[in-house]
Amino acid sequence: MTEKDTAFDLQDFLPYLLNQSAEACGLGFQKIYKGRYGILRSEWRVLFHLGRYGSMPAKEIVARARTHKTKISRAVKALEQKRYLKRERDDADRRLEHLALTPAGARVYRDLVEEARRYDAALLARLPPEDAEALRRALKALAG
Amino acid sequence: MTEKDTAFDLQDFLPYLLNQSAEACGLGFQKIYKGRYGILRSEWRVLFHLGRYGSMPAKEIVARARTHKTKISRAVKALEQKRYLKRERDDADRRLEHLALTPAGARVYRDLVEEARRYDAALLARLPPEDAEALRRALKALAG
DNA sequence: AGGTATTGGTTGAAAATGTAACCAACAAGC
DNA sequence: GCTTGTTGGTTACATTTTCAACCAATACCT
Repeated sequence: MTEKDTAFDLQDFLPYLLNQSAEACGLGFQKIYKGRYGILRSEWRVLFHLGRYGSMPAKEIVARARTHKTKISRAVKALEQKRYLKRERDDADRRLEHLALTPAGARVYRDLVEEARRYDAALLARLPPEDAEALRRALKALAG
Repeated sequence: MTEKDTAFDLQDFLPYLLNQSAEACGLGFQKIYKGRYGILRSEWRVLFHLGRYGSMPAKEIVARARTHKTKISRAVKALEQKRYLKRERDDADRRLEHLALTPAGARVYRDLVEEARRYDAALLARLPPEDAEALRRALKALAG
């Protein structure tokens, strides 16, 4: 079989590139929340959604974060055990539980948002501004 | 505590965006190699490196793909069991084993590279060309 | 030569993820 | 009412990933 005109390099394969940079960027921030509060990425996400948008049922976090409900379920349990969130049954529909951060959880949220801002800025500083702009657009388009 | 002037949205947090789009893009291609050959992402990577760059020891795949050696070790074992690669001890340094694709493995490689090209093209088609260019640059800078 | 350190690679246990089955509460149809 | 279907959420099990310990071969040092 003959080689194609343009050899296919992994460095040009978008899913690979995305994965590599997502991992590289994610790891640095993970060190912060994991090292400081011993929480997982899924827990950080739940924490963030509740901190940013206020109390909501788990199903809404599932929809917003586009992750599987088991992941959320376990993250919620873990955060509850760490006393960062509390659940409250809805009286009208007793299947629903409204999740909300405790004061301790809110403090963690605020601290991590601070860090996230800093971290994000540091990442962006590595790019020319017009690339940063295009990057955001492209990622949103690809995230579908 | 007062709100910051600019509310921090997850959609603006680069690690989150990267992760979301990496997952979205990765999943589509995963269906192909997993569905067609029953291989994992780590196995596809090993397969790719060997198919693209020829025989090499595991440690070099580790270095190139920037993954942990246990992951590679297990991927190699799985590919060997599927008869897609064979190992050969180096006579000079008997710790090393040179990995190479079997003819069957090479066929899988060629098929998947075909698919990868197509898949990549389809992804890029969703972006304006100048964004695609900037995206690649940015991702490479961030993967650093 | 001998002793120690390093390297290439494997293995086992613990942690995390994905898949599917499950349960209770509600909704819809009759 | 009763049956069926759906929804919100959890649990159990298999698959993957991670972490640390491990082993054998080589390199280094005296």
